[in-house]
Amino acid sequence: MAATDGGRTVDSDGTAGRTRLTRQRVIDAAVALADRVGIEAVTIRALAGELGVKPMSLYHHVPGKEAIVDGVVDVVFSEIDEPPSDLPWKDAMRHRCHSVRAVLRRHPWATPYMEARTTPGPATLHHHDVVLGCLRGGGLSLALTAHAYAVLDSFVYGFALQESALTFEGESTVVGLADQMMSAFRDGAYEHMVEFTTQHVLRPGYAFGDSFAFGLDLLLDGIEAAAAAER
Amino acid sequence: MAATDGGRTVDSDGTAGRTRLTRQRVIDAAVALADRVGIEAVTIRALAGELGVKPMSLYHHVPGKEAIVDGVVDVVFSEIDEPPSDLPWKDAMRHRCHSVRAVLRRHPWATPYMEARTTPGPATLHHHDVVLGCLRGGGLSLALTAHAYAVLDSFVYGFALQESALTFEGESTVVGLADQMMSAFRDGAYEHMVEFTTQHVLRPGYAFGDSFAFGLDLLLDGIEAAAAAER
DNA sequence: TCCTGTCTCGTACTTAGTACGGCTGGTTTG
DNA sequence: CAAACCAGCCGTACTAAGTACGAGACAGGA
Repeated sequence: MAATDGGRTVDSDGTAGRTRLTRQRVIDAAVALADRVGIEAVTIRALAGELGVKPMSLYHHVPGKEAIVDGVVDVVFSEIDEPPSDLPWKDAMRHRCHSVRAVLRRHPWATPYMEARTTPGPATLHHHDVVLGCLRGGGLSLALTAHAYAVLDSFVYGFALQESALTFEGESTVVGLADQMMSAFRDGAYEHMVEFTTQHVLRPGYAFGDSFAFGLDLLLDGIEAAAAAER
Repeated sequence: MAATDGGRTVDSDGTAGRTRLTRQRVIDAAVALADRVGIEAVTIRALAGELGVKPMSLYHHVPGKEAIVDGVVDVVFSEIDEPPSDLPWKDAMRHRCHSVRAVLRRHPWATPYMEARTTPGPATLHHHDVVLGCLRGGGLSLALTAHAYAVLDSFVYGFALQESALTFEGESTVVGLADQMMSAFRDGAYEHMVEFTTQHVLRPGYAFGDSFAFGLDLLLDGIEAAAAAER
């Protein structure tokens, strides 16, 4: 990226002055801004300010805010590692699923949008194509490929969603919950939550994220068994 | 619910005239409105109109829109069947997971909010408590209970999220995707997606939802095996 | 009857997305 | 080389939405 100072740069191609706006520059700025201030604070005005430009200028490069979100999601998809083609399908898929989770930890605000968009970009389509190729190349039938992909992505995105909820609030979530539970404690209500929280969650060594590998391997093992059974 | 005509009713208790607004009436109206017009069309003004009242009146019963969403999520949670206490934990959890999915198919707009809220209501807390009790009652350790709950909910919500994306667009999603793929087809790009779509997804008999039971049973079997191993 | 608390509403401020049309500086063309 | 053109940028302003503030209405109790 050219050195930027509120949109005023000296470009590598020698043209001094205001950097030209492009669709990609708008999208990239949106990603950076979302990482910094959260997705709900990414407004057209804030984005324009970030780019050293007035709000309406953005509309010459993107048709509207929806398109920006679509572009942002595609950027996030592009950051996900493809399943390595030199590994067996199971290891390759494990790698790509861990990569999805890593990317979504970097961009927690993106999680709810990943599966909800109806207009996938090129990086998204490419990624899906490679994943399908990985499963098919591993010898899975079309039917089992469909099951495997649906099931793995459900798990990965669902897990990431829960993790983002924890990330956004951090401490306060746990504390807030503890408050509510304690106020109900005298009634003997929520006894299992109390036990669970005090005896496990709040103990050192507990980490929600540890369940990711556990669940992922459960699914991969199950899919592998199903693949073996269909031969 | 008392017979309502834009907020003017003859109550069962005999008081004629405008039905008093209550927090619960606001929340219930929000759920009904969301079911009808989608969550993004649930505005304070629309909700007030629905209740035969002016916008600002709502603020005497709820502190703001966030609280309405919190309440709505709690209503949705209350519709989920608890794991039946007379079944073994595995069957009980299967039942409650299928129930979650059924509820979220009824309220697809709710899916992204279920795990993202940071201020759970009483129905939400109660539900979590019962689920934890089911797993603990089945003899799972605290550590395995944590894994099991995290993993099952990740899968269930992730799956529901994908299903809502399909629900909202229905046909057009598939068609739109097909368009994009076909335009790239001449380049030989997206070959696996093309195969997958034409040879499987568009064939009669394919249903995305079928993968739900597949994945759920994979996870339940895996958890059961882990439970057996820790004895 | 009057007082007080509760509910409702009218008005208006703020933030956000974006339609419309004008300005400008670089590029093309006769 | 000048005139015409045009892409990109911006000023203005409209609409939708959340909500702060304080006044009116009405019921129940003193």
